[in-house]
Amino acid sequence: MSPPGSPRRGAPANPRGARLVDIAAAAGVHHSTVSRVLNGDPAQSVRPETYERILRAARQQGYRPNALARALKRSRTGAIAFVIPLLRNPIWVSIERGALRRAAQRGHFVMMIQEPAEDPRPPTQYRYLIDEMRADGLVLATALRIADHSEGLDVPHVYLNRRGPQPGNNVVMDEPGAIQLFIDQVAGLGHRHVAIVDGLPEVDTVHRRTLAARRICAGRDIDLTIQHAPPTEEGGWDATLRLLERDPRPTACAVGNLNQVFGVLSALRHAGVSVPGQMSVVSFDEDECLAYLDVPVASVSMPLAELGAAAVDAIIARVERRPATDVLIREPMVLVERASVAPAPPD
Amino acid sequence: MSPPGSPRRGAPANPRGARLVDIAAAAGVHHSTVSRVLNGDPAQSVRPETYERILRAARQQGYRPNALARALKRSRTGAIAFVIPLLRNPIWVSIERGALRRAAQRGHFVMMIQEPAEDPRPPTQYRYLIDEMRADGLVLATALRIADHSEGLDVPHVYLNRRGPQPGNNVVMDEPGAIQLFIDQVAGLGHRHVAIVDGLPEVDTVHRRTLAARRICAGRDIDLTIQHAPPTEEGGWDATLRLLERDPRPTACAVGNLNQVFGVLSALRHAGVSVPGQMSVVSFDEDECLAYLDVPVASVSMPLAELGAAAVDAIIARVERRPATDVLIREPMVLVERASVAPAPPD
DNA sequence: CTGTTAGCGCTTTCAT
DNA sequence: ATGAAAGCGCTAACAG
Repeated sequence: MSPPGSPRRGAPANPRGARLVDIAAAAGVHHSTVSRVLNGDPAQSVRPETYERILRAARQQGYRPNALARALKRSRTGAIAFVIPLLRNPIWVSIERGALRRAAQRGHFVMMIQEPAEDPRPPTQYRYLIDEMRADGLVLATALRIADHSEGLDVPHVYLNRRGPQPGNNVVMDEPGAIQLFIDQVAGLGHRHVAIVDGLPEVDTVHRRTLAARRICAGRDIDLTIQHAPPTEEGGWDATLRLLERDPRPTACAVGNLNQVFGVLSALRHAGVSVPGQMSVVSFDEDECLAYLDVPVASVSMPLAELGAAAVDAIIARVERRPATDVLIREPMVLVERASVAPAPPD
Repeated sequence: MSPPGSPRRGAPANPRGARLVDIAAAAGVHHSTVSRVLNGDPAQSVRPETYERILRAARQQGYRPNALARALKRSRTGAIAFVIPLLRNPIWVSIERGALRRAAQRGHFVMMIQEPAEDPRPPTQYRYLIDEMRADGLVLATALRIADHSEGLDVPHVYLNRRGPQPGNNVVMDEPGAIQLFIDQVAGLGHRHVAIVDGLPEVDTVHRRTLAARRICAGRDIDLTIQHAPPTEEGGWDATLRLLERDPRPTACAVGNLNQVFGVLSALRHAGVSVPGQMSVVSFDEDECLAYLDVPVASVSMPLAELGAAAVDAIIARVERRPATDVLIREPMVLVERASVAPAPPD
């Protein structure tokens, strides 16, 4: 009846797409039968002919199940909500890419809930997504410091790249390993006075990195300076100025964040400190732009896509009430060598 | 009954939060009454005492309406889906920020659907979000060229920062104005050979910019070179190398994209072309990092937050079946002056 | 002023 | 092998 070339027009005029009853009518069966067939009910026994008729009708009408109605019935939405800070930092792109791939493989729908930097909220503020049944579980990478929300969350959730108040819901990378990689490299090049410019100490990744750095340097008799600052260009600039006042002055510096890297380089340039001659620089965020800078900047490249994928696996496990366990991403990190690292200058 | 300090425990053991009937039971009324009260039904006339009891019960149980059930009944989800390319380019951060603010003001829920760059889809592929009733409307900023999907979409949607096949659903900025700003400035500084490095010509913003540039330069007797390349560091590098082969060589260059800026600067440096001595450079994406580069790079700062907000207004209008009209963002653009721009060198 | 009722589109148990 | 019926949690028209 419907003109060819207008695939969705066969259905009765529903503002939204065709419903189960529409395709049931078209196939001349009850809608519950259609449901069984379309969901591949294993206990089904349908006459092949009926089966065909149903499938054909569904395809022809471009049927898509109403996710709302299904979720209401099943009390499961099939959606997971990622709560992610809205930042310029490109690491989130890699994390999200990994998460989206994995979620698609596992038949889950991902919605990103971006948190504006000017309005950070404690993780508990996001349980409304579960209460309103917009999602089955939460992947939390909110900006707010863990200390601010130690109350615990009684909905399915995992923390991404940070640790929550209780163990079992945390998916993190091997930050100590990353620090180790950095220190091994510069120590091997003879550096004895080493610095880290990083974000605020309340941020869990920062906390773990600096803790590890202190431990490693203490065991190796390396003089370590740590400067915390906001994760922005300006923060990097300020931290660097403070760094340069130290005596003896560090000769190698790791930077926790791509935005800070720009500030660090700029401050060094203005202070007349040459890179890598007087200061080696390594970024903890890898990004293509680093290779194109004035002095190309080395980095520690972390398994970010794996992190995102693992968070998806973990939250699905939580939603399905499988036992809670922390996850440490074991994929290898890579030191991306570029011109910003050189042997320590002679004293 | 419930111990103090466990606010959500008063409700009967629902895995999800309290339902309307739960708070109806607590208040000793019918759940439809609760619905009316909580939704502030204007035609209501409820005894103040009952009113109070209901509100108290709802607050105490931390009631949140089940968005699914509500949406199913109202055939409206209150959600809008933003389909946004998953890129490192920070302009999306500003756009999303503006969109989120406006949506919150207007009581709408925003979900970001990120499109991985390696898997671009035509806009029509996203109508499933409407069919499945996950959202009421689509804000589309997909990567794919318009030509690939000229079929038209019969669900509520607007295109963000690009134009779709039909008029009426497009929310865009004044790209010709941005180009004008650039050309006015460099022409005023005596530049007669001007270049643009930009993304691929199929991208609508690029198309509009280059068209405007050609028109303006023709009218002013300015020699214009346009180089298209992928919106990456490498793309910027390649385009610049091609640019430098031109004779006479351009002395001012606009760059369409922050990632390309890094490639452009790097290529100029390697070719021994000084900035701004031999080449003035202006970015069409403003970002804080530009101020911290080797040579700080000037930019045209666009009203991105306004763009995001306007898209929210437009899609809500579409969802409410108000007439479709294209939107051109009229907020002023600003030329952010930095050291990368200087008078044209003498011939 | 408040309760009853029907139904949004779907899944699932129970009949037949 | 398939249909009937109940119900997920909510809203809205209609009673009373």
